[in-house]
Amino acid sequence: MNSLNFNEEFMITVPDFDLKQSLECGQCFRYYNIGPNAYVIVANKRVIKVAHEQEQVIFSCDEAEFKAHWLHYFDLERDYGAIKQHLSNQDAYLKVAITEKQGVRLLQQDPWEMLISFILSQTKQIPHIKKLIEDLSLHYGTYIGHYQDQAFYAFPTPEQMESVTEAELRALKVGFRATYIVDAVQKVRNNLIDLETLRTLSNEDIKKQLKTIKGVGDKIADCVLLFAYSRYDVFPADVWIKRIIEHYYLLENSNLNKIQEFAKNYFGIYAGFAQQYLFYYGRDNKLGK
DNA sequence: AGCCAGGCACCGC
DNA sequence: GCGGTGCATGGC
Repeated sequence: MNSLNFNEEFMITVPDFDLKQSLECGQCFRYYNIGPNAYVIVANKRVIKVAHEQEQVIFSCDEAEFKAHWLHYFDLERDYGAIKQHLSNQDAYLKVAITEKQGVRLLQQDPWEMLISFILSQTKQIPHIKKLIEDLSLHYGTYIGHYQDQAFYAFPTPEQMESVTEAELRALKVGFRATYIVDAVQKVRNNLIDLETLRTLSNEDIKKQLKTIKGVGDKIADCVLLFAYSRYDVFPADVWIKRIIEHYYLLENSNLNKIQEFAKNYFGIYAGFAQQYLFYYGRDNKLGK
């Protein structure tokens, strides 16, 4: 048993950043609230404790580790003030969402973890998605350490999931998503899809490849593009976004294709940021329900 | 109890 | 191409 003590501290002041909002806006799943504005986070095969007190963000690591891993993960070097200004000028609805969710940053996450996590996400609610990802990590991932009697495991790599069977996955209660996960593992392990090569391709080419995986359609592919490949002009369109866009912008009965088209034209190169502000705000306020 | 959840595949037209 | 339906499971 490896006890994590989180004794190190590195503090930083960051504008336009809120820890709770960035974790709970729905883009990531492996966070644990351990107190007011304090979380344990599993990412990059590491576990870290982060707390946000007034203006200070406190990371339980030294400066070198912060700069090597977490600065990038939390996207802390980007000028969100400029992005928010641009989007706020566009319309009043978005401005309200941005004002309430002013501290959201788009995390730089791992493509494989995003792919599997969002395959699991279909017709599930966030608490249950989190649990499925936990169970996958527990069964197939590498043990990292304990903190307060809880064991933390890294998200399993494609190699670690190589021999996973549909029956095993169904025993973990992933349901009909089991065949999708097996297909994703096989395509990545057989090099039919190389997730690192995808980084260098166009949005369209990445999507085309991701959608060859069973159970991956436009929405899940777009989540991987936005949350793992930093494609900020992409606008994942799910049931919440559909409700919000119909409520605010289109009024008429719509469909997901029309919403994609509208978002691309209307929000432009910052569509992905707009999506997160609107999604989080809309879900939090049960807009359109 | 029955409906719905960060979708998608499959089917009919 | 477009809309309808089934899919596992859990929460309300």
